[in-house]
Amino acid sequence: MDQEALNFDPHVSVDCVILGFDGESLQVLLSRRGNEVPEEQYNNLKLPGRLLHTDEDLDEAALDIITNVTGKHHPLVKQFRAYGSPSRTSNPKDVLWLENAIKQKIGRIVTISYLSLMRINSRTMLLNDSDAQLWYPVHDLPPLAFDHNQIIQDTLDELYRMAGQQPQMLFEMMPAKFTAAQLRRLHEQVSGKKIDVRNFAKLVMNKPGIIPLDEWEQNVSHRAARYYRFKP
Amino acid sequence: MDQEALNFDPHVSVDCVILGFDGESLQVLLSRRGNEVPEEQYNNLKLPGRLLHTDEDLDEAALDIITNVTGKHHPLVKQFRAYGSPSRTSNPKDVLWLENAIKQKIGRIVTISYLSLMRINSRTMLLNDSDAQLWYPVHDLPPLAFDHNQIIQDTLDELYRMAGQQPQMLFEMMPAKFTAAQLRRLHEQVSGKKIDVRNFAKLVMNKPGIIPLDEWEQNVSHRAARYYRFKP
DNA sequence: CCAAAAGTGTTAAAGTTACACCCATGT
DNA sequence: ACATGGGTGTAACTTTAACACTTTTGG
Repeated sequence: MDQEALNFDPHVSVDCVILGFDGESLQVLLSRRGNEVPEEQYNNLKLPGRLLHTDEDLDEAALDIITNVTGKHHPLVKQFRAYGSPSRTSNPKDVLWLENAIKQKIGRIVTISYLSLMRINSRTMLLNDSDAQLWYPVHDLPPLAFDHNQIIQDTLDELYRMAGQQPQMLFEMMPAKFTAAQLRRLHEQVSGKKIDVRNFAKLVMNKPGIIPLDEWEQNVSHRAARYYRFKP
Repeated sequence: MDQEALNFDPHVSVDCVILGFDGESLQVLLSRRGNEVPEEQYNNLKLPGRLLHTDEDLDEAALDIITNVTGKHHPLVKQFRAYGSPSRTSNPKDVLWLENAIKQKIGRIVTISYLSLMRINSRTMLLNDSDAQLWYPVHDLPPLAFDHNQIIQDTLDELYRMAGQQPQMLFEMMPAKFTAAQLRRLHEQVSGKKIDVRNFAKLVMNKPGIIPLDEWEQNVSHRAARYYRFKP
């Protein structure tokens, strides 16, 4: 995870649920753990995160993790929830990996989870130290380390709630150019219901800030959709 | 705080923001720290809370704290947010009290805050070990220990947001019998705006679950208000 | 009889939902 | 020509907001 293990507080960690949208479905950025231990011996995929430094605030740690993963500072980061079940670090595979990575005996770790939304592009797949990051569809995840499947599920529920109040936050996940159908698919996934095409055009696509471009889809076997961009 | 100091994790604590409503204004339950140190030397008032036990889940600790304070199990408890600024335990008065109470060297403590709503009555003012609890109006608080003023303010903002979605949660705070005006005052404080009396009568007081009683206010120098009770 | 708060309906405005047809493109 | 998804407006309904007078009680 990091070199300076002595500056870690071995009781508290920060994990980031970084969500994106590829135009089709919601994706979460997962980290493949480095290869200190043969892959067969532990669950390889986890949320990007690490132990808290002893002199570091929680938000600071979350921003640092996200900056390391994406290569740039990203503003939309919201603390979501703490997880502290005594059994959350008891899976033997996880224990093995932790002790290898941290080089000290570990008890229960309380983790603080953060939600961040970002655009999916090549820069967000940078390597971070020994771990590689990749996007995975949130509704088809393999078993992850610790309680990270649970954390992602809870965070999605939170996203659904938040987006109901502030739908404009969803633009954080949209590509620079997008079609009305892509934006609608995202709204549908987040609200959990089908959205009427005409109502969507009226209520969302007409809002100021959504700017139609003189560009259209290419090579589709139906009428080409117009591209839009978003200006906050 | 507790006898078995060795079973505490000295890095993580749980604090509970317990809110009530006295018919006039929102109140928060605060704990007066025990007298191991002369009162002049530290801030006496704090949120009810303690260090996490090593084998204890976060929700478990929160429920235990609330049960100790109120003498009964209370269902509405929601984890709200974690606080971990390295400076949050640096006030000399707080350090003095902590070291006295816990009998060991303390670094930064990450605290997980919980929100709970409950009815104000005599049973919620029980003594808990060495600390006494009392209700204080949330908008007129003295300086509290650690960052507890900040935690209360953040929690109130969360309550305002939650109650906008689920107004029925506010009944947790209402006395067994209440008048329409009392319930309206609570809604006004939580929504932050004046609520029209007639609209309120129609939209809230007519809902099923709000049961008019054959009881009226006594000895008021104006038309007496009817009492209601709530049945979930 | 005066002051103070309780109680009680209607109307306009805004927002939300339901619904159907023609258009452009590739095969 | 046909299959596929893109693009467009209107009317009913629901929700929310604005608004004023009469009632009861104690002093």
